[in-house]
Amino acid sequence: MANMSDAIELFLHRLIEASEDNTIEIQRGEVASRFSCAPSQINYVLQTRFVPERGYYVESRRGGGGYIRITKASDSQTELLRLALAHCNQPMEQRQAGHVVTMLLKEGLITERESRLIMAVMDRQALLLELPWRDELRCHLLRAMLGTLITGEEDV
Amino acid sequence: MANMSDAIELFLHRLIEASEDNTIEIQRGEVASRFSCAPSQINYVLQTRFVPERGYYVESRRGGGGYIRITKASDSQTELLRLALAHCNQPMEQRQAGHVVTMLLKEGLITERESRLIMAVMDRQALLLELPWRDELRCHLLRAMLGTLITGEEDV
DNA sequence: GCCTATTTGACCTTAACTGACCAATGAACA
DNA sequence: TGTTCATTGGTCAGTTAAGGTCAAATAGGC
Repeated sequence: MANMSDAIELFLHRLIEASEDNTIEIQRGEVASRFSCAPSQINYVLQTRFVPERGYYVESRRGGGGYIRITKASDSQTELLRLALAHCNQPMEQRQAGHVVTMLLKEGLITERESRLIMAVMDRQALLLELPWRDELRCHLLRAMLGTLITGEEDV
Repeated sequence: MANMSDAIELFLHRLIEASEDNTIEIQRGEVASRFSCAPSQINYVLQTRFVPERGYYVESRRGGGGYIRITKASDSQTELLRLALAHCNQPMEQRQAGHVVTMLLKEGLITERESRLIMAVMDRQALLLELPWRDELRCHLLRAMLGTLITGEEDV
């Protein structure tokens, strides 16, 4: 194993592999001490490996009883969303965002309601900001939303 | 159950669920001793979970025969959406937005996926802006999204 | 040697929990 | 009729227990 990050990635992958529902909950400090590394190292691994583009969704909670939850999406639903995410890597106009959302809707990856929810936020009126910040925020928000969708249920 | 607060919340939810009229009366000290915690812990749970944004109303009375009464607003869906919009009248913190979304989810007005979609946009990271503009934008976007949900429903 | 990925540690934010002290209520009693 | 006092619940500051962020240092590959 070349480096620690790869080892931690492998460790987490195996945990997910062994889980019932492709979801695990870990304690950052616990994993860090298992690998004798700084806790922030765990964040680094999560940020570089367990990203939406690869089909992962990460949630966390601070404070007493805090945790980090990692969910892996099934391959079938991931591919198009990955493409969409890859496509949304720079400031976007409302029209471009609309194209992406329409595609996802037609492919059955999102519902009509979900598409309306997304487009409500893509609207130039709703975003309040002026150009060019508006297009940047739009891209940012769309990425955030697509990221959460990547691990949705099958019942879309 | 990771932490005590979640356990107490669950306990109270079940009590309310089992009640006739969505109202329960508890003794603070009694619940505290049941969970072997400080009485003020009960207040903490009430203040962080049973908030108006989530459709709960708490009254209490001190002295002999004192009590804490928790009432859950379980009106029509229209009423709950009205409640939600009423809470989105001014700049909102992420936590407040979270309360509203949690309520809508628990009441079945939105799906799990939709709640994640909304919360992705409520996230302080996603919004890019600094305070106080961030809280203003958050409110604006939440209103926009709730708005599309309302106009999209035939029975609202 | 340069560039990128990795690793670390100092400092920050949030959530949970506790205990000391405060405030209200009502019943016993002078 | 006050007055006292046990019985509740309320408040708040402080502590503990997580996870987050960021920049500097280091290591590895080309």
